[in-house]
Amino acid sequence: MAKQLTSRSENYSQWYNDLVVKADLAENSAVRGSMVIKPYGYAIWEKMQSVLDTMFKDTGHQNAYFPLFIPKSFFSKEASHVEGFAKECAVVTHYRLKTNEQGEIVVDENAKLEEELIVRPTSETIIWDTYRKWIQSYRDLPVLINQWANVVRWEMRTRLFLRTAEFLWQEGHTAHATEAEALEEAEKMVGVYADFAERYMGLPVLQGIKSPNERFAGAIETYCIEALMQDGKALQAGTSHFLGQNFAKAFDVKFVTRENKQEYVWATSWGVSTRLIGALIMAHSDDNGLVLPPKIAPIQVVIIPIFKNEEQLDEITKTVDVIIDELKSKNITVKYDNRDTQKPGYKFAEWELKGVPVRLAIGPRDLENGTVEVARRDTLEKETLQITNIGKKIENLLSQIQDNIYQKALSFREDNTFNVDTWDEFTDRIKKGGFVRAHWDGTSETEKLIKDKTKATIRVIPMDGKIVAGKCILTGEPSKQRVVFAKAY
RNA sequence: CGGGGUGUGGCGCAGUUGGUAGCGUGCUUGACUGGGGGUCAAGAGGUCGCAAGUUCAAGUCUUGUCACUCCGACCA
Repeated sequence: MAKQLTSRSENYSQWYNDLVVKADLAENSAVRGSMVIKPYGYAIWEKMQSVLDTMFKDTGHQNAYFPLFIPKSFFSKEASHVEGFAKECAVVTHYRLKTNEQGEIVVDENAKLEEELIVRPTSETIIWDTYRKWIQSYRDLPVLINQWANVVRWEMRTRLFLRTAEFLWQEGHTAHATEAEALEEAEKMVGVYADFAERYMGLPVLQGIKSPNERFAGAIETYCIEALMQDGKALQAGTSHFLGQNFAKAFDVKFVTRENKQEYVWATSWGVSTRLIGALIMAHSDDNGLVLPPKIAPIQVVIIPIFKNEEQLDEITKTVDVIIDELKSKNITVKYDNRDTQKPGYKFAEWELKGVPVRLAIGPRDLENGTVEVARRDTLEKETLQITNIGKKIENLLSQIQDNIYQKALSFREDNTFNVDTWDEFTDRIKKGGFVRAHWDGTSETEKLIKDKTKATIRVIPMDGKIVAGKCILTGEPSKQRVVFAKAY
C-alpha cells in the first residue's frame, strides 16, 4: 500500500529515511541540513534524556547552561581544537536587519559585531573560560557539570538523526585536581554510556579508546562506545574525552593545592546526541517499521478496541479501563487508541510502524471469553490471553522483549565480527561489512593508508579482553593487540 | 569545492512535435463496513521555483537566477 516501507535488502539507506519519516520521528526542515523532530521522535529523546539525566546525577553531576554564542577568540586558544572545528562553524557577524530602498530586508552593515560570535559546535572553550572564575583552590574541585543543549556543526552532507547541522545533545565538562581522577572520570562516563546503551537501548556496544586519528580535537585520549548497525556499518554512539591540561592551559585555569602550589586543572568532556535515535533505529528495526526496546519506548502498550458501534465501544472501554489501571500501577505506559476515525487494521499497521512493543486488541469476542489478543512487536507473534492478572503478564512480556531485542542485536554483532590476519582477507571482509579485528602497527600513517585503500577506520581499540600481540595486516610490523576496523557512519 | 539530478494541488509523480494541466495518495462529506493499511459515490484543492526573452500561444523553447537533492573529499 501507500505506506509501505522500502525494504532493507532493497535499499538500506532509503529504508532508514522512509522509516524516520513514516514513523513520524522527524522530517527535513526548510533549513538545509536541519531537521524538525516531531512529537513521537522527541518523546524518544525525552525518554533517553530522563534516564541519562538520572544516571549523571547518580554519578554526582549537576546540570547548568552556558551560552549558545562563543567569541571567536576563544576558539583560537586551543590549537588542535580550532583545527578540528574551524571548517564547520556557523558565524554570527551582525546583530541587526534593516529595510533597504527596494523594501527588502537586508543585513544592516552598520551593525557589524566588533568580534564575531561562533555558534557553539561544542562548549569546551566557553566553559573553560568560565571555570577560570570558578576555580581557585583544590577545595573548589572537582567541578562536575553537564549541560543539555543544541549545537551546530555545518556538515556538508546530512542525514536525519545521524548527522544534522544542528543537533541536540548533552555535554559533560568536568574539572579535577589530579590526572588520575580525570582519567577515572572519563572512563567512568564511557561506562555509563555503555550501560545505558546495553540496558536501556538494547544496543550491545564495544568499549575502548580511539586511535590518534579518530581522537577528539583537543583530547589526550578519547574513549568511545561503538555499535554495529544491521547493514554492517559501525556507528559511534558516545564519546568521553580525557583532555589533560590542554584547556586549563589555554584558558589559564589554575588551582592552589594543599601544599600551596599553583597547578593546572585536569579536564574531561563527554557527550551523546540525538544520533542515538539513529542507532536505535538502525540496530533493531525491520521492514515493518520501528522496533523499540520497552525501556525507551514512549508508549509501551497500545490497546486497540474492535467495535462496530458506540455501545460496543462503551462495553469494551469498561474492561479496558480496568486493564489500563492495572498496567499503570506497574508503571507501564499505555495508550488506548479508541479513535473512531481509523479502522483497526489501520491502527495495527500504524503502531507497528511506530514500534510500540506490545499491542492488545480487544473486541466483542474477547469480552465474551474474558480474553485479550496480545501481539509483540519484536517477533510479531500473537496469542490470546486471559485478562486475569494481565498486568503481571504484560510486565513479564515487556522484560522478555527488552531482553530479546538485546540478544538479537548481540548475536548479530557476534555473527558479524571477524578476526583476520592477512591483507587480502581484510579487504574482502571489510567490503562485506561488520567489525573486523586485525593487527595494526600503531602508526597514524598506516591507519590513514588503510582508510584510503578500504574506507575502513579503526573504530575502537578495545580496553578489555586478552591482549595478544601480532603483526600488522598492512605493513607486517609488530602490533601490540588487535583493533576493531569497520566502515563507519 | 568538484561531478550529476530535480523544482507542476499537502505528499509522490506524469505531461508527446509549444495549443490553456492530469494521475496516485492524502483531504472533506455521505452510505455501507469494522478481528491486519476497506468499498462506493460526490466534492475541495495548482500564479507549473523565480525573472526576463522568443511566439498569435510557453509547464514545454532560450537566457539568467534561486533553492533543494544525490555521488565524492570532511564529520558526533
